Amino acid sequence: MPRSIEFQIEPALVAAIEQFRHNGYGGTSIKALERATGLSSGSLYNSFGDKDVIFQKALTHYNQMVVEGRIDEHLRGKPPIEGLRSLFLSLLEEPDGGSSGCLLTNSAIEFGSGDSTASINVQAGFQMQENAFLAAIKQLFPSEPHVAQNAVRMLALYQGVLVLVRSGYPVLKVRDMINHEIDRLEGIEK
Amino acid sequence: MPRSIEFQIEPALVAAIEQFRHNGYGGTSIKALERATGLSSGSLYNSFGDKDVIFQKALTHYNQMVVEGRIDEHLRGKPPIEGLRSLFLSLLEEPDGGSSGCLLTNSAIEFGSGDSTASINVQAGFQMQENAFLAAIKQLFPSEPHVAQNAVRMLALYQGVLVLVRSGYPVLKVRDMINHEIDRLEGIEK
DNA sequence: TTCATTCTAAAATGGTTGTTATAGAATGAT
DNA sequence: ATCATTCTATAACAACCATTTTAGAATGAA
Repeated sequence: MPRSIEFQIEPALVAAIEQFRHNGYGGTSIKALERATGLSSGSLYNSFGDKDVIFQKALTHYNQMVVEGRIDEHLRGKPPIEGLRSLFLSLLEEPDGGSSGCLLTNSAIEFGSGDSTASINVQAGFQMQENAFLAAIKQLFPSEPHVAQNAVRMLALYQGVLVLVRSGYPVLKVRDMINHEIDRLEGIEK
Repeated sequence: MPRSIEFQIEPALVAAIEQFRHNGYGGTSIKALERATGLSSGSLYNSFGDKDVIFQKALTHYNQMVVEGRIDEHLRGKPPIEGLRSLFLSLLEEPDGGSSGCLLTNSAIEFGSGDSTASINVQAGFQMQENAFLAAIKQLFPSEPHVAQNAVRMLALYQGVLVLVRSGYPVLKVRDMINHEIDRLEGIEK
């Protein structure tokens, strides 16, 4: 029987995600991944694959854990208005104070619309977010005829907030905007 | 007297902008800039400076010509509703069919909120856009108390559209969303 | 022990990077 | 013609890149 694996896959993947989120795919070297994960390049190549594979696994894991997890946390089984509010506001809280932004948004910009594996993952992430907004709006306005357009609008607003946050735009102004936007949504509902 | 400069600065800058827009700063090599501009690296270093300087000049020129130019074209001296509509819709038309996105948006993501010269230029560009939205909203709703929040909302929506376009998200859905959003604005105005 | 496997560390590979230096031809004014 | 300058082309540079290979130590079951 072989020697058993010592390190944990998941923590290494999370560390890789942090690196890619902060420096992008092109800006992250294997050496940086060694430092971030605590693994040697040999282990990285053995248990993940080359840099591309590492990145795709990281992005996929990010979609499942962070993107979908965030939606579940704020929207699943909660009143849609306050769910949407806390969902949008949660984008403003980055634990370390820095602004690494969202790996999904950052990858959308870095890879563009090429036929790469990355853009497929990006489209999947966007689709998850759009579906979540679609469900929330349907629940909020059962008789609204323009559900689709509203969902796309929220998706664009969501991604725009992530761009502003990443760029260092004042969080205070974004927070005010979000609260005002949700208040307006609440007003229409009433 | 020295030999006079043969090439034109501006076309070279425009070619560099196209490169940076499509491949980012990190993804653009000096060799790529030589090909794009038709200049040798010697000429590039002599008349512009190193890669950083080339990029800053490109981004500054992009802010003046494209970002500010687009605002002027659609918003200056025109009815604000249709101005905003054509401004947003103009983001969907990329001449070559590809989707290089916006150099401002792409740079915001690539450089983040560091204290680099790039992020200063990015903030300046965002400020120009926010001011333009501010003016349009003031003109549209002279008695609206939440002008600032509305301007930030439009800025976020604008940047979000640019993310979606860059990622290859269906242009048709974005167009529908924009038209619906402007129609709604028109409804409030009446 | 034996042996397949999993790790680390180091070296080597072949390529690309940004930048500087060099040499030579072209230009334009004195 | 002289001379400073502006171009092109090429070479050199040191640094870094992703990846493969090597060697050696650790592990765990047969």
